[in-house]
Amino acid sequence: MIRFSKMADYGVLLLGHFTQNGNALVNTAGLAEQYHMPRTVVANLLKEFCKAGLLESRRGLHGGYRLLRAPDDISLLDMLSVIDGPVQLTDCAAEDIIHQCDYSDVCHSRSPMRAVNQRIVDFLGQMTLSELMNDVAPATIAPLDTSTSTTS
Amino acid sequence: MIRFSKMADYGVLLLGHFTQNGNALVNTAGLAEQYHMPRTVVANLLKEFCKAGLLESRRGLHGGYRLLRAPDDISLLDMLSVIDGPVQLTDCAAEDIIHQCDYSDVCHSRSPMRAVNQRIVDFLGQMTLSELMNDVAPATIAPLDTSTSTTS
DNA sequence: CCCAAAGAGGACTAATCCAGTGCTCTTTCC
DNA sequence: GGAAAGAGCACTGGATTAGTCCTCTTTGGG
Repeated sequence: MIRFSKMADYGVLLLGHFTQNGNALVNTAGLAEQYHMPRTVVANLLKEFCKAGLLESRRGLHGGYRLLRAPDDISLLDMLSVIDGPVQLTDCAAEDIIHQCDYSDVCHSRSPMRAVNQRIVDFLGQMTLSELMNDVAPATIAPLDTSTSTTS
Repeated sequence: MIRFSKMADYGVLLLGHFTQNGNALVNTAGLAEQYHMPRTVVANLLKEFCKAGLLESRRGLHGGYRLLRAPDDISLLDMLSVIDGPVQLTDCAAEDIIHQCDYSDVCHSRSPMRAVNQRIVDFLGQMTLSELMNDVAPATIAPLDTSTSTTS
């Protein structure tokens, strides 16, 4: 199964919280409780977002975290990159073009694969945190006809 | 790092080989040698593709595998699904709408996330094996327009 | 008609990765 | 000065993944 990491899920959820919270400082323990996540996990994630410049922190008594950038200036790609690292679906999708994978002599798909990767990166980069919080009734998207092309 | 599995890489490479090989039967040992992959790994992959109806096999002496469907009738999604399973970036992207993740009570991103997932699934479903072997630029992924329901 | 070449199928193992833990240190406010 | 909060590690247990091994079946050729 191709999946974001669980940490990324948590991260999106947590950042989502901050969009609804104005400028108030929010602390780890409270988030952990409200979202029933292990406190240490929340602490680690927020720390990372902080390092990456998505959140700012205030230490000491009554400290906590808050958004450093506007919710529509934070992309899904930003969030994922912090936690799961770069989107690099194959080795040859690496940003440094010099990198050659072990199969470059027999592989004819390098540039199409890079393009596929780039399309997905672009897409994730366009998707903002505000849009992600814009939930609609699940029913509108629900009719997933399982159209996996023409499979068997 | 968000990545396809190594097995998926191998799989694409191997299926790619079949597009250049007309209807001739190709055997495991030859592929393993040509692509310097472990023979057993190649065997496992081809077996899976066969089960999934992308390849057909011929047993016995001078046996081997060949494509069962045309290269432009096999999507990247088809190949990935066989090896890495479904593209399901988050739990809530599962096809069965009933499924509720542990965080559904505090999550406001379910339907946008499902939409993101669907866009990517659609995109991978449009990308064919032939395109992967020819250096053709794939279509872009349309951004989610949250106001209009353009969803598939 | 028997043997070797090929795929089918499954169980197993080793290594890597990831989620989650535990500690100690620093900062800040009261 | 002490308690509440974040910072920064290093560690562990379990799951996942890559790769292996063995036995069975099918098929064609001598």
